[in-house]
Amino acid sequence: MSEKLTTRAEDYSRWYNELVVRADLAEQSGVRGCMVIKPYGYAIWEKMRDYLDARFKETGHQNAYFPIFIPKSYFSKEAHHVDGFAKECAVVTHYRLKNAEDGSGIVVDPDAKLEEELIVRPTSETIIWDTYRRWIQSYRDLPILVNQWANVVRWEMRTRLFLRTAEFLWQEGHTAHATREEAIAEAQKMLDVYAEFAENIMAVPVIKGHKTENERFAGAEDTYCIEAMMQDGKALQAGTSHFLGQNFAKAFDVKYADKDNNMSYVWATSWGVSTRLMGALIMTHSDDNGLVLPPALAPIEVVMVPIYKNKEQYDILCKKMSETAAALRAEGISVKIDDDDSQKPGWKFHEYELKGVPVRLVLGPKDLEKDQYEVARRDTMTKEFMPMENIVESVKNLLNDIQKNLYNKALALRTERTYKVNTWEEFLDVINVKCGFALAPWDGTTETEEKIKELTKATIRCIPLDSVEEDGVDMLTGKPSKRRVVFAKAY
RNA sequence: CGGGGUGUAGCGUAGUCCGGUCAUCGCGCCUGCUUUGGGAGCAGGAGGUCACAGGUUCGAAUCCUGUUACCCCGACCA
Repeated sequence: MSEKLTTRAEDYSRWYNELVVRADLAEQSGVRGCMVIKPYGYAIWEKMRDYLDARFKETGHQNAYFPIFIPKSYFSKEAHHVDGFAKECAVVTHYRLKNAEDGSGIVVDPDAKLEEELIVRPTSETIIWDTYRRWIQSYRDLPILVNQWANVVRWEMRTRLFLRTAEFLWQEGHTAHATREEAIAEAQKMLDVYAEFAENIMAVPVIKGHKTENERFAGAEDTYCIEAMMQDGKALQAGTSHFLGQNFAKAFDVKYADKDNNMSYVWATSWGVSTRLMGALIMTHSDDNGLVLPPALAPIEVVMVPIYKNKEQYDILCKKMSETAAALRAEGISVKIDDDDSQKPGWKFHEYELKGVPVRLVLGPKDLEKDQYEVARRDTMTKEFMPMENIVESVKNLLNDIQKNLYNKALALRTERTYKVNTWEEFLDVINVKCGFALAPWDGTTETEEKIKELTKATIRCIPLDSVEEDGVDMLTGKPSKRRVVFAKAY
Protein backbone atom coordinates (compact mmCIF):
# COMPACT_ATOMS: atom_id res chain seq x y z
CA MET A 1 0.00 0.00 0.00
CA SER A 2 2.94 2.29 0.54
CA GLU A 3 3.68 2.21 -3.15
CA LYS A 4 2.83 5.29 -5.13
CA LEU A 5 0.40 5.31 -8.01
CA THR A 6 1.81 5.29 -11.49
CA THR A 7 1.66 8.94 -12.52
CA ARG A 8 -0.46 10.24 -15.35
CA ALA A 9 2.63 11.47 -17.15
CA GLU A 10 4.31 8.06 -16.94
CA ASP A 11 1.40 6.06 -18.30
CA TYR A 12 -2.09 7.51 -18.36
CA SER A 13 -3.96 4.29 -18.94
CA ARG A 14 -1.99 2.40 -16.32
CA TRP A 15 -2.64 5.25 -13.88
CA TYR A 16 -6.36 4.87 -14.58
CA ASN A 17 -6.42 1.12 -14.03
CA GLU A 18 -4.39 1.29 -10.84
CA LEU A 19 -6.50 4.10 -9.49
CA VAL A 20 -9.78 2.28 -10.04
CA VAL A 21 -8.47 -0.73 -8.16
CA ARG A 22 -6.55 1.05 -5.42
CA ALA A 23 -9.37 3.48 -4.64
CA ASP A 24 -11.63 0.46 -4.14
CA LEU A 25 -14.02 1.36 -6.94
CA ALA A 26 -14.00 -1.87 -8.92
CA GLU A 27 -11.93 -4.88 -9.79
CA GLN A 28 -11.67 -7.52 -12.43
CA SER A 29 -13.88 -10.57 -11.95
CA GLY A 30 -13.33 -14.14 -13.03
CA VAL A 31 -15.62 -13.51 -16.00
CA ARG A 32 -14.09 -12.17 -19.19
CA GLY A 33 -14.64 -8.45 -19.53
CA CYS A 34 -16.92 -8.20 -16.52
CA MET A 35 -16.10 -6.21 -13.40
CA VAL A 36 -17.05 -6.35 -9.78
CA ILE A 37 -18.15 -2.90 -8.66
CA LYS A 38 -17.03 -2.60 -5.05
CA PRO A 39 -19.05 -0.86 -2.32
CA TYR A 40 -17.16 2.44 -2.54
CA GLY A 41 -17.50 2.57 -6.32
CA TYR A 42 -21.10 1.47 -6.18
CA ALA A 43 -21.86 4.22 -3.65
CA ILE A 44 -20.78 6.79 -6.24
CA TRP A 45 -22.87 5.13 -8.94
CA GLU A 46 -25.86 5.12 -6.55
CA LYS A 47 -25.50 8.84 -6.07
CA MET A 48 -25.40 9.36 -9.84
CA ARG A 49 -28.41 7.12 -10.22
CA ASP A 50 -30.37 8.92 -7.50
CA TYR A 51 -29.77 12.37 -9.01
CA LEU A 52 -30.67 11.23 -12.49
CA ASP A 53 -33.66 9.22 -11.36
CA ALA A 54 -35.04 12.28 -9.59
CA ARG A 55 -34.54 14.39 -12.72
CA PHE A 56 -36.25 11.78 -14.92
CA LYS A 57 -39.23 11.80 -12.60
CA GLU A 58 -39.31 15.60 -12.49
CA THR A 59 -39.45 15.55 -16.27
CA GLY A 60 -42.45 13.23 -16.23
CA HIS A 61 -40.94 9.79 -16.62
CA GLN A 62 -41.75 6.57 -14.79
CA ASN A 63 -39.56 3.56 -14.19
CA ALA A 64 -40.44 0.10 -15.46
CA TYR A 65 -38.61 -3.12 -16.10
CA PHE A 66 -38.38 -5.28 -19.21
CA PRO A 67 -36.84 -8.75 -19.68
CA ILE A 68 -33.12 -9.28 -19.99
CA PHE A 69 -33.76 -11.77 -22.84
CA ILE A 70 -34.86 -10.80 -26.29
CA PRO A 71 -36.09 -13.42 -28.77
CA LYS A 72 -33.83 -13.43 -31.79
CA SER A 73 -36.74 -12.76 -34.13
CA TYR A 74 -37.59 -9.45 -32.41
CA PHE A 75 -34.08 -8.37 -32.66
CA SER A 76 -33.89 -8.70 -36.40
CA LYS A 77 -36.98 -6.65 -37.20
CA GLU A 78 -35.17 -3.33 -37.50
CA ALA A 79 -32.47 -3.76 -40.11
CA HIS A 80 -30.02 -1.05 -39.04
CA HIS A 81 -30.40 -2.07 -35.44
CA VAL A 82 -29.41 -5.66 -36.04
CA ASP A 83 -26.47 -4.56 -38.19
CA GLY A 84 -25.21 -2.36 -35.39
CA PHE A 85 -25.41 -4.90 -32.60
CA ALA A 86 -25.14 -8.35 -34.19
CA LYS A 87 -21.39 -8.58 -33.75
CA GLU A 88 -21.47 -8.16 -29.98
CA CYS A 89 -24.40 -10.21 -28.77
CA ALA A 90 -24.38 -12.93 -26.13
CA VAL A 91 -26.87 -15.61 -27.09
CA VAL A 92 -28.69 -18.14 -24.92
CA THR A 93 -29.12 -21.40 -26.81
CA HIS A 94 -29.88 -23.97 -24.10
CA TYR A 95 -31.77 -24.14 -20.84
CA ARG A 96 -30.31 -27.12 -19.01
CA LEU A 97 -27.03 -28.67 -17.87
CA LYS A 98 -26.30 -32.28 -17.04
CA ASN A 99 -23.49 -34.47 -15.72
CA ALA A 100 -21.11 -35.47 -18.46
CA GLU A 101 -21.25 -39.14 -19.33
CA ASP A 102 -17.50 -39.52 -18.92
CA GLY A 103 -17.73 -38.00 -15.45
CA SER A 104 -15.69 -34.94 -16.44
CA GLY A 105 -18.17 -32.49 -14.92
CA ILE A 106 -21.19 -30.53 -16.00
CA VAL A 107 -21.99 -30.06 -19.67
CA VAL A 108 -24.72 -28.39 -21.68
CA ASP A 109 -27.52 -30.84 -22.32
CA PRO A 110 -27.84 -31.03 -26.11
CA ASP A 111 -31.46 -32.13 -25.70
CA ALA A 112 -32.28 -28.84 -24.02
CA LYS A 113 -31.87 -26.63 -27.06
CA LEU A 114 -34.19 -23.64 -27.23
CA GLU A 115 -36.66 -23.47 -30.10
CA GLU A 116 -35.66 -19.87 -30.58
CA GLU A 117 -32.39 -18.44 -29.27
CA LEU A 118 -32.57 -15.60 -26.80
CA ILE A 119 -30.31 -12.57 -27.04
CA VAL A 120 -29.04 -11.11 -23.80
CA ARG A 121 -30.10 -7.48 -24.30
CA PRO A 122 -27.42 -5.14 -25.59
CA THR A 123 -30.17 -2.46 -25.48
CA SER A 124 -33.92 -2.83 -25.17
CA GLU A 125 -35.57 -1.01 -28.07
CA THR A 126 -36.89 -4.19 -29.63
CA ILE A 127 -38.44 -5.84 -26.59
CA ILE A 128 -39.86 -2.50 -25.49
CA TRP A 129 -41.40 -1.64 -28.84
CA ASP A 130 -42.86 -5.10 -29.07
CA THR A 131 -44.51 -4.28 -25.72
CA TYR A 132 -45.57 -0.77 -26.73
CA ARG A 133 -47.58 -2.24 -29.60
CA ARG A 134 -49.94 -3.63 -27.00
CA TRP A 135 -49.95 -0.45 -24.92
CA ILE A 136 -50.77 1.98 -27.68
CA GLN A 137 -54.01 2.25 -29.63
CA SER A 138 -55.13 5.83 -29.35
CA TYR A 139 -53.59 9.29 -29.15
CA ARG A 140 -54.89 9.18 -25.57
CA ASP A 141 -52.26 6.53 -24.79
CA LEU A 142 -49.47 8.93 -25.75
CA PRO A 143 -46.93 9.98 -24.81
CA ILE A 144 -45.37 7.03 -23.03
CA LEU A 145 -42.45 8.21 -20.94
CA VAL A 146 -40.66 5.21 -19.47
CA ASN A 147 -37.18 4.60 -18.16
CA GLN A 148 -35.52 1.45 -16.94
CA TRP A 149 -32.43 0.92 -14.80
CA ALA A 150 -30.84 -2.27 -16.00
CA ASN A 151 -27.75 -4.19 -16.93
CA VAL A 152 -26.90 -4.84 -20.56
CA VAL A 153 -24.34 -7.03 -22.30
CA ARG A 154 -22.20 -6.14 -25.28
CA TRP A 155 -19.52 -8.65 -26.14
CA GLU A 156 -16.67 -6.20 -26.57
CA MET A 157 -13.32 -7.29 -27.92
CA ARG A 158 -11.29 -5.26 -25.51
CA THR A 159 -12.55 -4.07 -22.16
CA ARG A 160 -11.49 -1.56 -19.51
CA LEU A 161 -12.93 -1.09 -16.03
CA PHE A 162 -15.96 1.23 -16.24
CA LEU A 163 -15.07 2.55 -19.71
CA ARG A 164 -15.96 -0.55 -21.64
CA THR A 165 -17.08 -3.73 -19.93
CA ALA A 166 -18.93 -6.68 -21.41
CA GLU A 167 -21.72 -6.17 -18.91
CA PHE A 168 -22.54 -2.69 -17.69
CA LEU A 169 -25.19 -0.91 -15.69
CA TRP A 170 -27.17 1.89 -17.26
CA GLN A 171 -30.51 3.50 -17.63
CA GLU A 172 -32.40 3.54 -20.89
CA GLY A 173 -35.33 5.82 -21.46
CA HIS A 174 -37.80 4.79 -24.16
CA THR A 175 -40.53 7.20 -25.10
CA ALA A 176 -43.38 7.11 -27.60
CA HIS A 177 -44.99 10.24 -29.05
CA ALA A 178 -47.78 11.29 -31.39
CA THR A 179 -45.70 13.71 -33.41
CA ARG A 180 -42.26 14.08 -34.82
CA GLU A 181 -41.82 17.47 -33.17
CA GLU A 182 -42.72 16.15 -29.75
CA ALA A 183 -40.28 13.28 -30.04
CA ILE A 184 -37.44 15.55 -31.13
CA ALA A 185 -38.22 17.89 -28.25
CA GLU A 186 -38.06 14.93 -25.88
CA ALA A 187 -34.68 13.79 -27.18
CA GLN A 188 -33.34 17.32 -26.78
CA LYS A 189 -34.83 17.72 -23.34
CA MET A 190 -33.14 14.57 -22.08
CA LEU A 191 -29.86 15.64 -23.62
CA ASP A 192 -30.19 18.80 -21.54
CA VAL A 193 -30.86 16.72 -18.43
CA TYR A 194 -27.65 14.81 -19.10
CA ALA A 195 -25.64 17.94 -19.78
CA GLU A 196 -26.86 19.64 -16.61
CA PHE A 197 -26.08 16.53 -14.61
CA ALA A 198 -22.59 16.24 -16.08
CA GLU A 199 -21.76 19.87 -15.48
CA ASN A 200 -23.49 20.60 -12.17
CA ILE A 201 -23.15 17.30 -10.38
CA MET A 202 -20.15 15.60 -11.97
CA ALA A 203 -18.38 18.92 -12.57
CA VAL A 204 -17.56 17.67 -16.06
CA PRO A 205 -18.00 20.24 -18.85
CA VAL A 206 -19.57 18.76 -21.96
CA ILE A 207 -20.22 19.73 -25.54
CA LYS A 208 -23.75 19.05 -26.72
CA GLY A 209 -24.04 18.05 -30.33
CA HIS A 210 -25.33 15.78 -33.05
CA LYS A 211 -23.52 12.64 -34.09
CA THR A 212 -22.72 12.34 -37.76
CA GLU A 213 -24.69 9.82 -39.79
CA ASN A 214 -21.75 7.47 -39.53
CA GLU A 215 -21.57 7.55 -35.73
CA ARG A 216 -25.30 7.47 -35.20
CA PHE A 217 -27.04 4.86 -33.04
CA ALA A 218 -28.14 1.82 -35.03
CA GLY A 219 -31.76 2.54 -35.89
CA ALA A 220 -31.82 6.26 -35.08
CA GLU A 221 -32.66 9.17 -37.35
CA ASP A 222 -30.65 11.54 -35.24
CA THR A 223 -28.34 10.96 -32.28
CA TYR A 224 -27.59 13.74 -29.82
CA CYS A 225 -24.65 13.36 -27.49
CA ILE A 226 -22.60 15.00 -24.81
CA GLU A 227 -18.84 14.81 -25.26
CA ALA A 228 -16.30 15.43 -22.53
CA MET A 229 -12.55 15.90 -22.67
CA MET A 230 -10.41 13.74 -20.42
CA GLN A 231 -7.14 14.98 -18.92
CA ASP A 232 -5.11 13.36 -21.68
CA GLY A 233 -7.05 15.31 -24.30
CA LYS A 234 -9.08 12.38 -25.56
CA ALA A 235 -12.84 12.57 -25.88
CA LEU A 236 -15.33 10.48 -23.97
CA GLN A 237 -18.94 10.16 -25.05
CA ALA A 238 -20.76 10.62 -21.77
CA GLY A 239 -24.37 10.22 -22.85
CA THR A 240 -26.58 9.87 -25.88
CA SER A 241 -30.16 10.71 -26.73
CA HIS A 242 -31.69 9.39 -29.91
CA PHE A 243 -34.55 10.54 -32.08
CA LEU A 244 -35.64 7.21 -33.53
CA GLY A 245 -38.24 8.55 -35.96
CA GLN A 246 -40.82 5.89 -36.79
CA ASN A 247 -38.27 3.15 -37.39
CA PHE A 248 -39.19 0.99 -34.43
CA ALA A 249 -42.90 1.76 -34.71
CA LYS A 250 -42.81 0.50 -38.27
CA ALA A 251 -40.69 -2.54 -37.42
CA PHE A 252 -43.04 -3.51 -34.59
CA ASP A 253 -46.22 -2.16 -36.13
CA VAL A 254 -47.05 0.35 -33.43
CA LYS A 255 -49.83 2.68 -34.63
CA TYR A 256 -52.27 4.98 -32.95
CA ALA A 257 -55.59 6.50 -33.95
CA ASP A 258 -55.71 10.29 -33.82
CA LYS A 259 -58.81 12.40 -33.04
CA ASP A 260 -60.07 11.97 -36.58
CA ASN A 261 -59.52 8.22 -36.36
CA ASN A 262 -56.58 8.29 -38.79
CA MET A 263 -53.96 5.64 -38.07
CA SER A 264 -50.33 6.78 -37.82
CA TYR A 265 -47.06 5.27 -36.72
CA VAL A 266 -45.75 6.38 -33.36
CA TRP A 267 -42.58 8.50 -32.98
CA ALA A 268 -39.85 7.34 -30.65
CA THR A 269 -36.84 8.37 -28.62
CA SER A 270 -34.35 6.50 -26.51
CA TRP A 271 -31.63 7.87 -24.29
CA GLY A 272 -29.06 6.44 -21.92
CA VAL A 273 -26.08 6.88 -19.68
CA SER A 274 -24.05 4.08 -18.17
CA THR A 275 -21.44 3.19 -15.57
CA ARG A 276 -19.09 4.68 -18.11
CA LEU A 277 -19.86 7.96 -16.39
CA MET A 278 -17.68 6.62 -13.57
CA GLY A 279 -14.80 6.54 -16.02
CA ALA A 280 -15.52 10.11 -17.08
CA LEU A 281 -15.60 11.23 -13.48
CA ILE A 282 -12.30 9.56 -12.65
CA MET A 283 -10.44 10.69 -15.75
CA THR A 284 -11.64 14.28 -15.50
CA HIS A 285 -10.67 15.17 -11.94
CA SER A 286 -8.30 12.67 -10.39
CA ASP A 287 -4.57 13.25 -9.96
CA ASP A 288 -1.37 11.41 -9.14
CA ASN A 289 -2.35 11.16 -5.48
CA GLY A 290 -5.56 9.33 -6.30
CA LEU A 291 -9.20 9.94 -6.85
CA VAL A 292 -10.67 13.44 -6.69
CA LEU A 293 -14.43 13.51 -6.24
CA PRO A 294 -16.81 16.43 -6.60
CA PRO A 295 -18.66 16.87 -3.30
CA ALA A 296 -22.01 16.24 -4.98
CA LEU A 297 -21.01 12.65 -5.72
CA ALA A 298 -18.62 11.85 -2.88
CA PRO A 299 -19.92 9.07 -0.63
CA ILE A 300 -17.93 10.76 2.13
CA GLU A 301 -17.76 14.55 1.79
CA VAL A 302 -15.87 15.21 4.99
CA VAL A 303 -13.56 12.92 6.91
CA MET A 304 -12.48 13.77 10.43
CA VAL A 305 -9.21 12.54 11.90
CA PRO A 306 -8.17 12.88 15.55
CA ILE A 307 -4.55 13.24 16.60
CA TYR A 308 -3.78 12.27 20.18
CA LYS A 309 -1.14 11.04 22.57
CA ASN A 310 -3.26 9.13 25.03
CA LYS A 311 -6.69 7.74 25.73
CA GLU A 312 -7.78 10.81 27.65
CA GLN A 313 -7.07 13.12 24.70
CA TYR A 314 -8.63 10.65 22.31
CA ASP A 315 -11.90 10.71 24.24
CA ILE A 316 -12.04 14.49 24.41
CA LEU A 317 -11.25 14.86 20.69
CA CYS A 318 -13.79 12.23 19.65
CA LYS A 319 -16.48 13.90 21.68
CA LYS A 320 -15.74 17.27 20.11
CA MET A 321 -15.67 15.79 16.61
CA SER A 322 -18.96 14.01 17.17
CA GLU A 323 -20.59 17.35 17.94
CA THR A 324 -19.20 18.91 14.78
CA ALA A 325 -20.16 15.85 12.73
CA ALA A 326 -23.72 16.03 14.01
CA ALA A 327 -23.93 19.71 13.05
CA LEU A 328 -22.58 18.97 9.57
CA ARG A 329 -24.93 16.05 9.07
CA ALA A 330 -27.84 18.26 10.05
CA GLU A 331 -26.93 20.27 6.94
CA GLY A 332 -27.04 17.15 4.79
CA ILE A 333 -23.28 16.69 4.59
CA SER A 334 -21.96 13.14 4.77
CA VAL A 335 -19.25 12.84 7.40
CA LYS A 336 -17.01 10.05 8.55
CA ILE A 337 -15.08 10.20 11.78
CA ASP A 338 -12.09 7.92 11.46
CA ASP A 339 -11.41 7.13 15.09
CA ASP A 340 -9.67 3.86 14.24
CA ASP A 341 -6.81 3.52 16.69
CA SER A 342 -4.92 0.98 14.63
CA GLN A 343 -3.81 3.41 11.91
CA LYS A 344 -1.69 6.50 12.30
CA PRO A 345 -2.83 9.90 11.05
CA GLY A 346 -0.38 9.92 8.16
CA TRP A 347 -1.73 6.65 6.89
CA LYS A 348 -5.28 7.96 7.07
CA PHE A 349 -4.38 11.16 5.21
CA HIS A 350 -3.03 9.15 2.30
CA GLU A 351 -5.93 6.76 2.36
CA TYR A 352 -8.61 9.44 2.09
CA GLU A 353 -6.62 11.31 -0.52
CA LEU A 354 -6.51 8.10 -2.56
CA LYS A 355 -10.27 7.81 -2.16
CA GLY A 356 -10.92 11.38 -3.17
CA VAL A 357 -12.69 12.62 -0.05
CA PRO A 358 -13.12 16.37 -0.74
CA VAL A 359 -12.49 17.76 2.76
CA ARG A 360 -10.51 16.55 5.74
CA LEU A 361 -10.88 18.00 9.21
CA VAL A 362 -8.06 17.27 11.63
CA LEU A 363 -8.32 17.86 15.34
CA GLY A 364 -5.42 17.58 17.76
CA PRO A 365 -4.65 18.96 21.22
CA LYS A 366 -3.07 22.09 19.74
CA ASP A 367 -6.19 22.80 17.67
CA LEU A 368 -8.45 22.19 20.61
CA GLU A 369 -6.53 24.77 22.58
CA LYS A 370 -7.02 27.33 19.82
CA ASP A 371 -10.63 26.33 19.07
CA GLN A 372 -9.85 25.47 15.48
CA TYR A 373 -9.77 22.66 12.95
CA GLU A 374 -7.06 22.02 10.45
CA VAL A 375 -8.94 21.85 7.16
CA ALA A 376 -7.45 20.21 4.08
CA ARG A 377 -9.05 20.25 0.65
CA ARG A 378 -8.43 17.42 -1.77
CA ASP A 379 -8.70 19.34 -5.03
CA THR A 380 -5.84 21.75 -4.32
CA MET A 381 -4.09 19.67 -1.61
CA THR A 382 -3.88 22.77 0.57
CA LYS A 383 -4.43 23.13 4.31
CA GLU A 384 -5.59 25.98 6.50
CA PHE A 385 -6.93 26.49 10.01
CA MET A 386 -10.54 27.41 10.54
CA PRO A 387 -12.21 28.54 13.75
CA MET A 388 -14.45 25.95 15.31
CA GLU A 389 -17.13 28.50 15.98
CA ASN A 390 -18.53 28.63 12.46
CA ILE A 391 -17.01 25.45 11.09
CA VAL A 392 -20.30 24.28 9.56
CA GLU A 393 -20.64 27.40 7.41
CA SER A 394 -16.98 27.25 6.49
CA VAL A 395 -17.21 23.61 5.39
CA LYS A 396 -20.38 24.24 3.41
CA ASN A 397 -18.70 27.09 1.58
CA LEU A 398 -15.61 25.04 1.03
CA LEU A 399 -17.57 22.14 -0.48
CA ASN A 400 -19.34 24.54 -2.82
CA ASP A 401 -16.04 26.06 -3.74
CA ILE A 402 -14.50 22.66 -4.48
CA GLN A 403 -17.44 21.69 -6.65
CA LYS A 404 -17.05 24.89 -8.69
CA ASN A 405 -13.30 24.71 -8.78
CA LEU A 406 -13.32 21.20 -10.23
CA TYR A 407 -15.66 22.29 -12.99
CA ASN A 408 -13.62 25.39 -13.75
CA LYS A 409 -10.39 23.45 -13.82
CA ALA A 410 -11.82 20.90 -16.23
CA LEU A 411 -13.29 23.65 -18.39
CA ALA A 412 -9.97 25.49 -18.45
CA LEU A 413 -8.20 22.35 -19.60
CA ARG A 414 -10.72 21.79 -22.37
CA THR A 415 -10.56 25.39 -23.49
CA GLU A 416 -6.79 25.30 -23.51
CA ARG A 417 -6.71 22.12 -25.57
CA THR A 418 -9.41 22.98 -28.07
CA TYR A 419 -8.07 24.50 -31.27
CA LYS A 420 -9.64 25.97 -34.37
CA VAL A 421 -7.79 24.53 -37.30
CA ASN A 422 -8.10 25.14 -41.03
CA THR A 423 -5.33 23.13 -42.65
CA TRP A 424 -4.39 19.47 -42.60
CA GLU A 425 -1.01 20.27 -40.99
CA GLU A 426 -2.65 22.15 -38.14
CA PHE A 427 -5.10 19.30 -37.73
CA LEU A 428 -2.38 16.66 -37.46
CA ASP A 429 -0.57 18.82 -34.93
CA VAL A 430 -3.66 19.03 -32.70
CA ILE A 431 -4.55 15.37 -32.97
CA ASN A 432 -1.09 13.82 -32.74
CA VAL A 433 1.11 16.31 -30.92
CA LYS A 434 -1.03 18.60 -28.78
CA CYS A 435 -3.64 15.89 -28.16
CA GLY A 436 -6.86 17.81 -27.99
CA PHE A 437 -10.07 18.74 -29.74
CA ALA A 438 -9.85 20.16 -33.25
CA LEU A 439 -12.64 22.44 -34.39
CA ALA A 440 -12.29 21.89 -38.07
CA PRO A 441 -14.20 22.47 -41.28
CA TRP A 442 -15.67 19.32 -42.83
CA ASP A 443 -17.27 18.78 -46.19
CA GLY A 444 -20.13 16.82 -44.64
CA THR A 445 -19.45 13.49 -46.31
CA THR A 446 -19.05 10.11 -44.67
CA GLU A 447 -16.19 9.33 -47.09
CA THR A 448 -14.08 12.19 -45.79
CA GLU A 449 -14.92 11.35 -42.19
CA GLU A 450 -13.81 7.76 -42.69
CA LYS A 451 -10.69 8.79 -44.53
CA ILE A 452 -9.67 11.04 -41.66
CA LYS A 453 -10.36 8.28 -39.17
CA GLU A 454 -8.23 5.91 -41.17
CA LEU A 455 -5.36 8.37 -41.43
CA THR A 456 -5.37 9.73 -37.87
CA LYS A 457 -7.71 7.63 -35.69
CA ALA A 458 -9.54 10.85 -34.94
CA THR A 459 -13.31 10.78 -35.30
CA ILE A 460 -15.96 13.44 -35.47
CA ARG A 461 -17.15 13.55 -31.88
CA CYS A 462 -20.07 15.77 -32.68
CA ILE A 463 -21.51 18.63 -34.65
CA PRO A 464 -22.02 21.08 -31.78
CA LEU A 465 -25.57 22.33 -31.28
CA ASP A 466 -24.22 25.86 -30.92
CA SER A 467 -22.05 25.71 -34.04
CA VAL A 468 -22.56 28.61 -36.40
CA GLU A 469 -22.69 28.55 -40.17
CA GLU A 470 -19.28 29.41 -41.47
CA ASP A 471 -18.08 29.05 -45.02
CA GLY A 472 -14.80 27.18 -45.19
CA VAL A 473 -13.00 24.48 -47.05
CA ASP A 474 -12.49 20.92 -45.89
CA MET A 475 -8.90 20.54 -44.74
CA LEU A 476 -8.47 17.22 -46.51
CA THR A 477 -10.55 17.39 -49.66
CA GLY A 478 -10.72 21.15 -50.24
CA LYS A 479 -14.45 20.87 -50.79
CA PRO A 480 -16.72 23.52 -49.29
CA SER A 481 -17.62 23.27 -45.60
CA LYS A 482 -20.66 24.80 -43.95
CA ARG A 483 -19.59 24.60 -40.33
CA ARG A 484 -16.89 23.40 -37.97
CA VAL A 485 -17.19 20.07 -36.21
CA VAL A 486 -15.30 18.56 -33.25
CA PHE A 487 -12.62 16.05 -34.14
CA ALA A 488 -10.71 14.08 -31.51
CA LYS A 489 -9.36 10.72 -30.57
CA ALA A 490 -11.87 9.03 -28.34
CA TYR A 491 -12.26 6.37 -25.69
C1' C B 1 -10.72 -11.30 -33.05
C1' G B 2 -5.14 -10.93 -34.93
C1' G B 3 0.19 -9.79 -33.07
C1' G B 4 3.37 -9.34 -28.58
C1' G B 5 3.99 -9.88 -23.23
C1' U B 6 2.65 -11.64 -18.35
C1' G B 7 0.38 -15.07 -14.48
C1' U B 8 4.61 -17.74 -7.98
C1' A B 9 0.83 -16.18 -0.21
C1' G B 10 -4.18 -10.72 0.10
C1' C B 11 -0.69 -7.32 -3.06
C1' G B 12 4.08 -6.66 -5.44
C1' U B 13 8.15 -9.94 -6.63
C1' A B 14 13.18 -13.64 -7.03
C1' G B 15 13.78 -18.24 -9.23
C1' U B 16 11.94 -20.54 -15.31
C1' C B 17 17.01 -20.33 -20.49
C1' C B 18 20.43 -24.86 -17.79
C1' G B 19 14.36 -30.09 -14.29
C1' G B 20 16.95 -32.48 -8.40
C1' U B 21 16.76 -29.41 0.06
C1' C B 22 14.42 -22.85 -4.02
C1' A B 23 9.53 -21.98 -2.99
C1' U B 24 12.96 -15.84 -2.20
C1' C B 25 12.23 -11.01 -0.48
C1' G B 26 9.15 -6.56 0.59
C1' C B 27 4.26 -4.81 1.91
C1' G B 28 -0.08 -6.45 4.18
C1' C B 29 -2.27 -10.01 8.05
C1' C B 30 -2.29 -12.16 13.53
C1' U B 31 -0.22 -11.56 18.94
C1' G B 32 2.34 -8.40 22.45
C1' C B 33 4.75 -3.92 23.96
C1' U B 34 6.13 0.97 22.66
C1' U B 35 3.86 4.70 19.33
C1' U B 36 0.12 8.53 17.01
C1' G B 37 0.66 16.73 13.84
C1' G B 38 1.99 13.18 6.58
C1' G B 39 2.05 5.99 4.83
C1' A B 40 5.38 3.91 12.95
C1' G B 41 9.30 0.61 15.63
C1' C B 42 10.76 -3.93 17.86
C1' A B 43 9.82 -9.13 19.01
C1' G B 44 7.16 -13.44 17.86
C1' G B 45 3.66 -15.89 14.39
C1' A B 46 0.20 -17.57 10.43
C1' G B 47 -0.42 -17.92 5.31
C1' G B 48 1.41 -21.28 -1.14
C1' U B 49 -2.91 -27.07 -5.46
C1' C B 50 4.01 -21.94 -8.16
C1' A B 51 -3.14 -19.36 -13.22
C1' C B 52 -5.93 -24.00 -14.67
C1' A B 53 -6.06 -28.98 -17.19
C1' G B 54 -3.40 -32.67 -19.47
C1' G B 55 1.46 -34.76 -20.90
C1' U B 56 7.06 -36.01 -20.70
C1' U B 57 10.21 -37.75 -16.53
C1' C B 58 12.64 -41.65 -11.13
C1' G B 59 11.61 -36.36 -10.15
C1' A B 60 8.29 -30.33 -12.93
C1' A B 61 7.29 -23.44 -10.64
C1' U B 62 11.11 -24.88 -14.41
C1' C B 63 10.24 -28.87 -20.52
C1' C B 64 5.72 -29.88 -24.11
C1' U B 65 0.29 -29.25 -25.45
C1' G B 66 -4.32 -27.05 -24.51
C1' U B 67 -7.32 -23.56 -21.74
C1' U B 68 -8.18 -19.12 -19.00
C1' A B 69 -7.27 -14.13 -17.21
C1' C B 70 -4.70 -9.55 -17.34
C1' C B 71 -1.40 -5.79 -19.85
C1' C B 72 0.39 -3.40 -24.58
C1' C B 73 -0.51 -2.64 -30.06
C1' G B 74 -4.33 -3.04 -34.04
C1' A B 75 -9.70 -3.79 -35.86
C1' C B 76 -14.97 -2.99 -33.00
C1' C B 77 -17.71 -0.08 -29.48
C1' A B 78 -21.33 3.45 -24.79
